[in-house]
Amino acid sequence: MAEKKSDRTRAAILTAARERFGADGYERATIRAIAADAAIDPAMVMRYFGSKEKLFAAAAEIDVRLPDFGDVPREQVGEAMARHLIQRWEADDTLKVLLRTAVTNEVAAERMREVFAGQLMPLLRKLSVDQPAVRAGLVSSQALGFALCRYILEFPPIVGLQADDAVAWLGPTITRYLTAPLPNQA
Amino acid sequence: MAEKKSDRTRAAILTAARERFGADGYERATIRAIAADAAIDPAMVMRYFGSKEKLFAAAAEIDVRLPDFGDVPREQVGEAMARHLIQRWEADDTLKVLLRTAVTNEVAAERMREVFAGQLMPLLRKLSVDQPAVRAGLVSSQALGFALCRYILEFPPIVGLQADDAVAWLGPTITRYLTAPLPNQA
DNA sequence: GGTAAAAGTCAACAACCGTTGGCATATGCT
DNA sequence: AGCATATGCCAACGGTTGTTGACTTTTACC
Repeated sequence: MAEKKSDRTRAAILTAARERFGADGYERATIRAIAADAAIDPAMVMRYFGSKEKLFAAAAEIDVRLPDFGDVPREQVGEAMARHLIQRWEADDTLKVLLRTAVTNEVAAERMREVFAGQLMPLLRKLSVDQPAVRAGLVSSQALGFALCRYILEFPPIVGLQADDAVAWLGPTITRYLTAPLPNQA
Repeated sequence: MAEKKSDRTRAAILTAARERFGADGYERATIRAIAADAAIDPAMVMRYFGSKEKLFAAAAEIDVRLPDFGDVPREQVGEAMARHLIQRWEADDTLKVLLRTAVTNEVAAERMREVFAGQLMPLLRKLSVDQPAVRAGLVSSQALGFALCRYILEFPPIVGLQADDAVAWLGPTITRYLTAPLPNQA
């Protein structure tokens, strides 16, 4: 019996939590509402996760799962990265949860910075570009800005963009951030 | 007596509100805290602005004040726009208020879309580019993403960027979004 | 100076929140 | 079967929030 009863409710709580956190943000997503979605008692959420903060931490556990793009030609890394990120954003709600919350919650913002420093920067190092920190920051700024406009603020022209067109627009931008010479010396 | 007493307290409330909304977001910024900052009674905030929602609407009144860039050569519009936006973001807290709130508050998100449709798109129309909607959306995605990383999430490499370097990085991206041919036909 | 209106103060309300402890029920093991 | 334990429900607590109404003080005008 690999799947205990408690595992299923635990998973149900997590699913409901991700939906609520993703739709409403940290403050407006109430434990009571999450529990109602999962069809259990609010007290159960506390028993399983200890506190709202810890529940959020569990719901925002995230792995961007960036491939290492080792076999992609240098000039197409931007496109590949853009395509991967769009797929990743649309696969589940986790990234939406994190972005929605990071804007008003310092813990979530720190988590976001960890993802940045722990997953994107190492990749750029492997691609052996110079100044990986600044370049990773610029790539993030475009990737997060696009996600913000498309999935959170829902600007109509960006929402309406086909995934392929989005990749065609964002790819060269990212590639330039990865390869262009620095604007000036230090 | 051009300056009545009530005008001063009204202004004090607005200033405190912008600070709190900008720092904490809509939900966590309490009327009591705003009133305390303005050194008045919470009930006064209600008398002056009616409700928390209306207070926010007043605090988020915004004009991006984009010049029309009529005399700027086509290839430098991106730089000029980037420079203007950075200055605008650092001039006061209004944009921070709006972005922090728009992520979790539908009213604020709609306001953001209004700024986009009412101030940025008309400018692109004047510059007579084709497909102004998509291009304006892309410019927004980069501009907002950069602001997000620099002023809200505070990614260290982006925070550390000199304004001039930021302009040098963002300018060409924006210019490309304004001038590059569309990736494909409709 | 007296008076009506504006500006400000105070206390309280109703609602909602996260969280807790006690109690019932179901489960799984021997 | 019998019992220990895990799982679940219920009611309530303490605290915070937006908001309101009555009351007092200051201001501005004749």
